[in-house]
Amino acid sequence: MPITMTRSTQDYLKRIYELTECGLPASTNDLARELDIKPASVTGMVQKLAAEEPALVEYHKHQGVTLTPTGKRAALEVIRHHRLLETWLVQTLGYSWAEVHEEAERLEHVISEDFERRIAAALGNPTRDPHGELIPTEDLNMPVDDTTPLSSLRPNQSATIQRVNAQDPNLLRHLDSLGLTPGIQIEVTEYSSFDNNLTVKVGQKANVLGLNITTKIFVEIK
Amino acid sequence: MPITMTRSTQDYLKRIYELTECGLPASTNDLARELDIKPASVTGMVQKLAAEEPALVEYHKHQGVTLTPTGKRAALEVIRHHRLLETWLVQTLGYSWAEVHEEAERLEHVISEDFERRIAAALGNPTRDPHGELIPTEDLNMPVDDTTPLSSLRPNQSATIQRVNAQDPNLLRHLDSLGLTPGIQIEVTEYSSFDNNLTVKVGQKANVLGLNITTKIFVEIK
DNA sequence: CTTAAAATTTAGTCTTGCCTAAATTATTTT
DNA sequence: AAAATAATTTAGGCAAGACTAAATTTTAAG
Ligand SMILES: [Mn+2]
Ligand SMILES: [Mn+2]
Ligand SMILES: [Mn+2]
Ligand SMILES: [Mn+2]
Repeated sequence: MPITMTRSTQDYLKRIYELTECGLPASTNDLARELDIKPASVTGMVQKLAAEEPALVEYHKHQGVTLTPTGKRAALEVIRHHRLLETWLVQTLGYSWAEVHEEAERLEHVISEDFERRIAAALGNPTRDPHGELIPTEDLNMPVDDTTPLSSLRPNQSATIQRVNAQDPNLLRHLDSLGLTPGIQIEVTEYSSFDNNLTVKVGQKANVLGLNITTKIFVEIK
Repeated sequence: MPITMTRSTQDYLKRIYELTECGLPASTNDLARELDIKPASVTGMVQKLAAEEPALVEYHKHQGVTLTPTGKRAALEVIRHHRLLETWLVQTLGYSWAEVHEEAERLEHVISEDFERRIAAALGNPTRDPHGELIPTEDLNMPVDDTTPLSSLRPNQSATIQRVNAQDPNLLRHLDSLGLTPGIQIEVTEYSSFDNNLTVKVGQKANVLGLNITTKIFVEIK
């Protein structure tokens, strides 16, 4: 019984990986929302992934789902494809960081391991994608991430933007226009405990950012 | 009723295009062989393509199938993707002409029109792929091909290789090793009417080529 | 502790695209 | 022209993956 790695399977495993990064199992509903598939269908698929030999996920009714080591490796394979592709589309075809996600989302399932190696080599084995997200290594390990959400900073703290965990093109274009991109230095000057807004200085300009933005930007504190 | 353009649909249309280039309808069996799908299944799919609104193919029981203008445009779209991708994989990632076909076969179905435009521009809007095959134009017209099969040449005729109509990696590697690639000058020195072998001089070397090879190489007679 | 709300699962369908086996039609041979 | 062979179509099924509606379980409220 070789494992059937369909597009669908790959998307499930990728989303489960992302949802379980926090350490908790992924719930049926969350998974359904992320995949844009009805919860009832997700239950069915998750049961199948758990019944696979070897199992790709561990599943306990009403308790959510986690990846087995096999499932995790498969997820990291797809994530590596995705992030290498994004990097490559930006570097060689002039895509903007707002546009790459959608294209990579389709390509990630069809490229060969040879293709993966070729673009990785052509790019000089990059460690981060255009959004600053870490790229799983060739032997499928995810480097440790030691960044902090911008939302947890307080006035007088300075930091460097490391990564932006967002795919929405509109949000990404907005951040681009504010200069909030990986590598940029920022300083927090104000904090409002009522709405959790942060005032963030980028170069000369100061911007007031809500939680919707500050929880998606991860920084290294200086 | 918008047309459903699945991978499967695209592969059928592409093969039908290729099989009907000679002017005759494509038979169920030929299509089944090319697609590696059982004839019974092909009949079913062809009936569906004909019932689509607007129809993608014209189909008459036991008489084979041809493309409608709509189906032809869809086929040329896929073929343009395929050939641009091949060109691009060879030029930017160092693929050999023997390796590109398989990768392009999967990518052709998932790239966006934006991606198509970007690689076409990056390559300088090429007119031929690595095998010398003509690339359909952006407005989906196939340039006219005025080449002659090498098999029809006779002793003392000289020609330039224009294109090689083959996907088999082993054959392509073989031709590569003989120096039989697009742009190369050749001269026919001998012909055997018994086995239809041609002796073809490439530079200093002479090679005796059978019909299996000479019908797949297309040349421009000098 | 009981009830209402929310989350999840089960049961039953549907579509796509393929397959096998059997029936039919077309083409060759004799 | 009949028989044999080849090509094609029909009929019936199956697996993947999705959906809706109904049942169940868990969680939150009162
Ligand atoms: Mn995907
Ligand atoms: Mn990314
Ligand atoms: Mn294909
Ligand atoms: Mn080609």
